[in-house]
Amino acid sequence: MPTIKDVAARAGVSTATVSRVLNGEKVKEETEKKVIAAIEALGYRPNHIARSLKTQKTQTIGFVVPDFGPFFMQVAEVVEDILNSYGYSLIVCNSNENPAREKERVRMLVEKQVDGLLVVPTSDTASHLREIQQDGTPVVLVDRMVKDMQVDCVLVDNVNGAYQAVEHLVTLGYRRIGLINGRLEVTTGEERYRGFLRVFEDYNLPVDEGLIRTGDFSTESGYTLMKELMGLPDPPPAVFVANYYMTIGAMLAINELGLKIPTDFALVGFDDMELTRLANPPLTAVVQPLQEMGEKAAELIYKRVGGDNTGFPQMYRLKPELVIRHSTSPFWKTKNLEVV
Amino acid sequence: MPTIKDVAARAGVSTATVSRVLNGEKVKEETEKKVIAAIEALGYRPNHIARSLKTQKTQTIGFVVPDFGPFFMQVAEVVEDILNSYGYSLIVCNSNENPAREKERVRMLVEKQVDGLLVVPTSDTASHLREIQQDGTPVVLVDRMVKDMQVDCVLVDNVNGAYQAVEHLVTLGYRRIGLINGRLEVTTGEERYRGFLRVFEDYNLPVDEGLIRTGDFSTESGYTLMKELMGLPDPPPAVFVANYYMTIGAMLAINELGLKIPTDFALVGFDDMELTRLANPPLTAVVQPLQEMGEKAAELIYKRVGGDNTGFPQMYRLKPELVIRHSTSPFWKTKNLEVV
DNA sequence: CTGAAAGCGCTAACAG
DNA sequence: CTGTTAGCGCTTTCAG
Repeated sequence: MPTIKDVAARAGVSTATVSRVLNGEKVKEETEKKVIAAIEALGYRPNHIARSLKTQKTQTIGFVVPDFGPFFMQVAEVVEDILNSYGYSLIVCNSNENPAREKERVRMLVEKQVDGLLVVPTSDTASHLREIQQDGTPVVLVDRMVKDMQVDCVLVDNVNGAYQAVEHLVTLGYRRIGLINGRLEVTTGEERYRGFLRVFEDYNLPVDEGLIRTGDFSTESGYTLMKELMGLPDPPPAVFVANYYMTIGAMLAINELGLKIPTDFALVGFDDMELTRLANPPLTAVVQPLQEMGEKAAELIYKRVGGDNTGFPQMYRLKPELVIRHSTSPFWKTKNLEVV
Repeated sequence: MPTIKDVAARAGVSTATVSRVLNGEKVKEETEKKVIAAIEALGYRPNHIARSLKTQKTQTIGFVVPDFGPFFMQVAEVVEDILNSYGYSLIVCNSNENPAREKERVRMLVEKQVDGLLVVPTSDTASHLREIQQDGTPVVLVDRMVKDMQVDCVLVDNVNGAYQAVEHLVTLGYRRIGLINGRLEVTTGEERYRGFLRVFEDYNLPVDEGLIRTGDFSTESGYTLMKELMGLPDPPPAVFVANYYMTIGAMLAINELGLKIPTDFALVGFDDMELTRLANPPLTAVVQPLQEMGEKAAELIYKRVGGDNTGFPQMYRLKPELVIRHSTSPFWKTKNLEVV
């Protein structure tokens, strides 16, 4: 591999001059030509490592996600595209929905000297993130927030998303509505729970605590909890599942039990991957703006690593949308006509 | 950030000594203690960039995948785990199933000085990969191979996978079998095509070229091609879809057309994500050993970056498995009882 | 407008 | 067993 020194020698200039043309600084046009010729002749490529050592910048952003599933990978994909277009590269790491492992991954990224960090926190306390931020690495939180930290974040309005879902069910005539939710220590779990409750409040309806289940966002827990709910002496005629993987698990359980939707009961899911549309019947679901989420996150971290701190701490609240398909129908149409 | 110099000063030793304890070389126990104390007191963390500049190693592996979907992300997940356990980190990049973009991503990784490269090639010619390999960066191909290149690779026995699927259909009594396949310039497409044909050969059956469709591995093309097949004057009573995304697309089309599986016709899909099990009915499908694929790829590249070239070029051929579920039933049971 | 020279933080001979 | 020293390849004052 040729170095800047070889280029300088070949062009008959100093390394400083080569460095200048490399960085687009002003040099005499003639000199520039010579340098460029030398670069091409030698097939020279700058050494990023050396550059980083000197400039203390790596042109790299880290992104810690809780899983490599379709939801976060779709946002990662748009983040990567945008960041690439700005000359940055992205390292995506998996925290496995595990705070200890998240800490580990974050540490690794910081040691790799990423210029900025995107993270989907796995718990609501994140002192390690605060420290990193204070040490000068911009951090932006994605999809979830943490307590006690001034930090940029791009979130979805989960209260509103859950609200729409449950309100839809109420409007259809359901009163006894089950909830399968994720951990309450993470924003999305907590907010969706609040959205659920708020509907009952606003409609002045009693909430049956016995119909609420809290899992860990995984397919397995969606499966188990749905079976639990259906195993109740008096199972709810409608269920809202507040996360994608749990929705998959719940459907698995339903299929196994041989229940028919929406005849036997109504289901509202979360997120809109192939599955939701392919299910039988296609699922009514709250869909989140993944594309926009990725865009906002990418643009924001880019701005921050560029030293622009306007609006800090910035908080985006993106709007989810309820897409009504065929897994919900009016209560009176279900077979289950018991009095509520 | 404290440097090795600060540590040396504080411990009253030279930077060389500090470097030695950092790298686990032998030093007097007492000296080691002093150094460690200084490191902890200062909260010192080695600077990877500086180290990389000196050693020409980054402890990083690049992985170029054609998409961020569940199939490749599942292998990426196991690769990351294993590599992390060896002290390496992984940068996953998306080539978007596009050769030009693949080249770009590979170049970026090489410029970032990854120690090794895992790639799922998007076409069967890959001169850029050969160059990189010759320049000394180990390359291992995953899931697909290329022509004219001596290179390690971990592949699935696709001929066999497709064979099992189609043979299953033949055994059930089907003769007119449709194929929805991916691009033939990529190994998986080409091999699955061969597997399909070989069944007809072995069973001495005529193949109807009019029932074969070639798409681009995407959900959209699976959808379009399935509709095309079903729009034929005499649509095939059984179809084998040779890739995950296309399977999704095909099912979407089937649902829209209101066709019933396996009563109206039989379907064998590829890969085994949630969808396959959740579909209605659960899909008979060829399932690939993702876990093993990730393990083999990770261990192999690790071995290579460690300078161990035994067995080069190594080729793994992992065995897929046909999982029979409910989307296929004997031909005589289908409504479509025309003579073949 | 360009060159000389001093590092960025670390490792690896080479000496002692 | 430990210290001295010379870089890795690049950027960036500071002079000229």
